[in-house]
Amino acid sequence: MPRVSEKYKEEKRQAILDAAAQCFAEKGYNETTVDDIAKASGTSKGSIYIYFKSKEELFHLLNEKRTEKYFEIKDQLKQLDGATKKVNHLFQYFLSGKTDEEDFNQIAVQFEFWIYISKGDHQKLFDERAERFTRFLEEIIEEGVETGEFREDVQVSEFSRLFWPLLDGIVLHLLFHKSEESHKSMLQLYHQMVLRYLLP
Amino acid sequence: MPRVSEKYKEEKRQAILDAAAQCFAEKGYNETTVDDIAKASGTSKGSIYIYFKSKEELFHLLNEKRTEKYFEIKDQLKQLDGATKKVNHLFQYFLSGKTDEEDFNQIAVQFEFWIYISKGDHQKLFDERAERFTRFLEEIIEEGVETGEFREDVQVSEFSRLFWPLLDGIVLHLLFHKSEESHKSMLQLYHQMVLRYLLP
Amino acid sequence: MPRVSEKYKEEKRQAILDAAAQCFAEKGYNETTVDDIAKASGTSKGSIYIYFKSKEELFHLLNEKRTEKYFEIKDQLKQLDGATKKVNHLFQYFLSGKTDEEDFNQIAVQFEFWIYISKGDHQKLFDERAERFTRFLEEIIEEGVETGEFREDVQVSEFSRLFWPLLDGIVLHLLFHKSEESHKSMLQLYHQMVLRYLLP
Amino acid sequence: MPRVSEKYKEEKRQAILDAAAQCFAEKGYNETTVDDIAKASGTSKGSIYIYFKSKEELFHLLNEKRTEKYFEIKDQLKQLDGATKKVNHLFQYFLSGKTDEEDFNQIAVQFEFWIYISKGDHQKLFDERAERFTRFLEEIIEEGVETGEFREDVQVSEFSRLFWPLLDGIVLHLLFHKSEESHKSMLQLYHQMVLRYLLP
DNA sequence: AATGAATGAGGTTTCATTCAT
DNA sequence: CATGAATGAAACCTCATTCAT
Repeated sequence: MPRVSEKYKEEKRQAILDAAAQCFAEKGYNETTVDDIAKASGTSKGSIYIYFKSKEELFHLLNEKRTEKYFEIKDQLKQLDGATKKVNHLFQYFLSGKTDEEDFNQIAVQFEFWIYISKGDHQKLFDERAERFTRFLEEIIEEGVETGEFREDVQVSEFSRLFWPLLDGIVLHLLFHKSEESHKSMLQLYHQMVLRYLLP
Repeated sequence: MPRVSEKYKEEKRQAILDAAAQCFAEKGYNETTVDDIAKASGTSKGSIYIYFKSKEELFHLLNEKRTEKYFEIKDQLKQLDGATKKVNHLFQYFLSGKTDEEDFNQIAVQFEFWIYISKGDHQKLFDERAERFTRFLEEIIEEGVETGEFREDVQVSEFSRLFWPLLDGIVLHLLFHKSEESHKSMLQLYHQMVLRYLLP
Repeated sequence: MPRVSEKYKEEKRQAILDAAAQCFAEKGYNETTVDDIAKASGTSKGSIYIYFKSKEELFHLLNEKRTEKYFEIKDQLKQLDGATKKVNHLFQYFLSGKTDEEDFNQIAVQFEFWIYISKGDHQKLFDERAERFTRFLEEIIEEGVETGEFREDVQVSEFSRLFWPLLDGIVLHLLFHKSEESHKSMLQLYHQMVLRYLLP
Repeated sequence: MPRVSEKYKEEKRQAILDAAAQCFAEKGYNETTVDDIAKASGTSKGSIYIYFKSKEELFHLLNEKRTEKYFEIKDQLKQLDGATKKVNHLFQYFLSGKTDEEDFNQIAVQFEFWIYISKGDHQKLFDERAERFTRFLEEIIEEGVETGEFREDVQVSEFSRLFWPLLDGIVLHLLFHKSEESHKSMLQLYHQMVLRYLLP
């Protein structure tokens, strides 16, 4: 089907990506064959290689997408005033969103991807991502300290850096135990701990 | 009458396990071949199948070992009196221990294993492990609340359940960023947050 | 009534052939993909199949073209009188011509083609070609013997048959070593050997 | 069949090499699949990769073997005295030997190999081989000139360099036309031309 | 006539496991 | 018990050809 519209191509690309995410989440990266992805996306093996360079590229792209998704919230936060409100909204966001299957798949794929590339020298990739997330939070915490909403002795930088790994721990737990309920309860308690650390 | 002594066999088993841990940590489970393990352990591919059923069994056993190691500390804690002291000692333990390479390898392997078995119905495995860890901490927190060391409104059960995933998050971070220093700094701040949550 | 002129079509055909020759020469027949040819000729994969039946057909046609080119010289020789002069002119032709890249490419493709079809029953193709070349030279040598320019004991038929393989050997050498200088020096010495064999 | 004797392994290696030569000669390098070689040698595809790194390595090794074979004659020549005798013996050798199928296969494979590697920068490989062959002949021709057997004006170096390409041309012809008779007749005439060039 | 996405057979290579020695 | 050659299924990826647009 040549001379096909840009839209068609974009849809096909997306269909393959979705299928890949699904497969990776279900069977893991290594256990997933390109044939699996082809079948799941309703195309042929060959077509996948028209749209993507390799199975690994699919893995990479899926991870990038996931990371970008995290930053969607940044814009929402800008409109709020008050650091506490922002932190609260952040947790609200975490608590509300994770219901759909697709999101769940993305988490699984993301962690597997990290483990996957933790071998080999992809240090930079990790560090950049961490830095981005840290700065994102730092702005909020700094604001809170300056306005006096938060305690003066908050270790702004250290805390901003710690925040995300702790969150990752909770998400990892979700991946393993697959209990939505337990996950939300954990987020709430984590929220409480964070506030108790920040608020005077 | 066996040709070789029990002791010899046990040592060989251990050598293979160690080699497997090393290889898995370095290259990942999938990238590691049985040949790699054979070479690293100084035996032959065939011998590995005398001592172990499959490559996957090695993976399973390695993970169990790692879990056991965590509970070594339990005995140490019993001798201390005071819940705060125990919590402090726990963090002391985390801060002191993780220096050797072998330990580091085990962490890498463990996370990969979890991701690996998060597909398929190994729910029970995870849940049992979580339960065990939770109970371990619950005893300490409960004690603290009862003696009045900790605040009355501490959510004992929820906190005990949350504690480990958060710790896992920090360890996962270590796996990716490989900075001992950053790791320790995170542990210290986490320690502080925990105390601020628990102490009146 | 055709949509495009004959001339346009002929030019397009030629462009594809040229591109194919270029690609085959650079990467070899097997390593060249139809996509390569499409890109090099500035058309699409699909178009190539409008003008040619298959990738293999391009290979065949290219070889035929090369053979034809060899016979261009025949007309030039007719105008000369004296067998020695003709032989000398032949060598002059070889010595002068092979400078352009395209010619070089054609040689490479030609040899690869021969090897390629030396499997399978294309005996006839070879034999016909050889016969044609042999006869071409035979006429000259015969003339020389008859006029007394050449020795009487020259084995006309055998020599005419041998002449071309020897020349092929030199050209093959050029293909491998790619030294224009060495190639010319060889041609000159071969010329000398030929004359010493033919002249009294 | 482990702990297998060195002899067994050597035989197996050789069997695979022979099978590969056979297949390459029959169908060409590209048309030959590893499965073909496996079947022809009576093993499995996997086994081939125990003994050889890749299909291409088989190709390389086969070519090296062929080159070595050429130099077997060197020792025979040493025992003869007189440059003319040596040259004659050389041609005797060419005329006598090429009867068996295996030899024929080797020729086919060798030419295909050369074409194959003429793309890519394997210049050195060619040059080294040419140098070796040239020097081999140079010694003989030099001797002849010094003893006065050969003409004084023989261009020793140029001739020695030219000799082999011309021979290659004849062998190439054999590959295409597969006529033993025609091949021998060509060798004889070439012999004559060589002598007429060398002898006073 | 022109395009280039689609196809799927087929290529090379890897590797967990077995088993004869 | 120890070995490592043998196996063959299966993985990823390529590409000549077709055909809907």
